[in-house]
Amino acid sequence: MIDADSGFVTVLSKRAEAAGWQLRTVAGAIPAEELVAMKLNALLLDPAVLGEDAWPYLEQVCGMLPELGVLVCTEPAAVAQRVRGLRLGADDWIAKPCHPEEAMARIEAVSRRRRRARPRADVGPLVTGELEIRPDRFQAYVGGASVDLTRREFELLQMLADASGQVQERGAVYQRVWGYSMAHGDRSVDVFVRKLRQKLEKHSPGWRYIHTHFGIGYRFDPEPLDGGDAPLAAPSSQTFHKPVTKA
Amino acid sequence: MIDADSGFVTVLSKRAEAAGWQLRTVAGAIPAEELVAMKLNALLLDPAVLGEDAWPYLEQVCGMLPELGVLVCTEPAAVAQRVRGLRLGADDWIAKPCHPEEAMARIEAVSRRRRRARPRADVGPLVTGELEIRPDRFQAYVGGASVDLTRREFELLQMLADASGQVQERGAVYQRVWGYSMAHGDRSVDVFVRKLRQKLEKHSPGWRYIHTHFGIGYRFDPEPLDGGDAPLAAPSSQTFHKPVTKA
DNA sequence: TCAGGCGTGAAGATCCTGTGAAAACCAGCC
DNA sequence: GGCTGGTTTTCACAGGATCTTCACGCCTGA
Repeated sequence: MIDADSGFVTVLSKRAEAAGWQLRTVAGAIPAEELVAMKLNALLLDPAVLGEDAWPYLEQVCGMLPELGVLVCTEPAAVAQRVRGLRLGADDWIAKPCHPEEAMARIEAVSRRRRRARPRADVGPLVTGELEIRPDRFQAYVGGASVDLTRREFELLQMLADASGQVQERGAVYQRVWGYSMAHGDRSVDVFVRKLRQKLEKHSPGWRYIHTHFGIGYRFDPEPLDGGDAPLAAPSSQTFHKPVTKA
Repeated sequence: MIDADSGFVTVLSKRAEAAGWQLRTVAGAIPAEELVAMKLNALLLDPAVLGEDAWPYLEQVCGMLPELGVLVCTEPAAVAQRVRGLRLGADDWIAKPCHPEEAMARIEAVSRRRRRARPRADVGPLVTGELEIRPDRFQAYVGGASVDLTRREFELLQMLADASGQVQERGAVYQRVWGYSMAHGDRSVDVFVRKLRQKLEKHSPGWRYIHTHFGIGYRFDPEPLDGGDAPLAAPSSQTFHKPVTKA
């Protein structure tokens, strides 16, 4: 929440916390890079606190974080202003004074689709090929042995495996793993795919997990290499979530 | 657009059409099943025209079409009403009277978010002739075997198949697949049609998929070649979307 | 029959990906 | 603060895959 109106801020904070939301309030601009690191659901912004810089800031934030829900909440403004804000990428424009309950409902509405679109079955380990991906440990295992992935490597693997069987475009991969839009010419995804492949092959030779789609991106789809073993009849191998069990 | 306020409807319709949008206006409820078939981006609804049934209708529509952007646009209502509507699944709540430009900007904002939420699970595979076109893999298959199309080839095929049965002019094809206008004398489309035909014939001989219309363009329309097999009675073969099923 | 549209094959330009390695960054520790 | 080991980002290059362009000849429709 970027706002300087202390009355509104305190009221809304109180309600939001009561509802179990996590929020942070500041009275100035936050560099877009920091916003990325915060992994927010939504951003409530009063352009008044940024003055002149509000428009470019809004545009920059919406451009870099297309997944972030952005709501502008400010003193009543002309139609042209509101339209401009919305066209720049804002998801909603609320006029103050505004009932906190409505603000919350609108924040929810903006965040809703995103959450519904990806109902992360977070906790359950994912077993696929010889791999076992355990989100609870930020690590993957082959036959009980850790594959020793770094954080980014793991997140990349998890993201690809979540969309098992589907080709993921580079931009989309970057968007989800790194959190913001990929700059033109960035090769990070390729480099990490290589690292992943190396580690996976080292621990699980005899399987291919990540396939390249030229000009598009990558697809996670475990396939046994026919090195003597009879290949499976099914074209695409089994991938399933273990039931979540509590110790 | 479900609304009975003729003034608002005509003004907004005019603007929307000027902007190249397609829209349909009715003054009563449309069964949710029909809404599904209409493949809308967004729905603008004035609950006033539905009276008592507005709330359950809103809930039903939002429940059945989680991908549809829903905006409520009605006479000023109490905060409780607005909050209720938003919590029921509406994406935005606009108070009349409302500037048509703002309404359009808000519809855009909602559609934008909707497109972002689900970039790829958009369309199920398309089955036609012996072909299965799978957008999730950027690839086409015949009897489970990949036709091994490149990106452009696939996009061309998809574009033609989407307009199955209709003749597409070269310029239009180029515009949609390449993304910009075709320069005079450019033969790219022809070349790619040839490549496509080669690959399709190799994997699915006995069928013709792409037909040439001299001086105009191409038409996608799968036909079995009568090479001994009895030709189908129907002049145009079946083309349908598989239901989207998750393993 | 004729002019222009279309199919074809192939060469060259262009773009994309895999790869190795250096540089930048970071967190914990002395 | 300065170091150290590990991680991430950036860079340049080489080999391929893909796309574009061109010239030639057959075909279409008038």
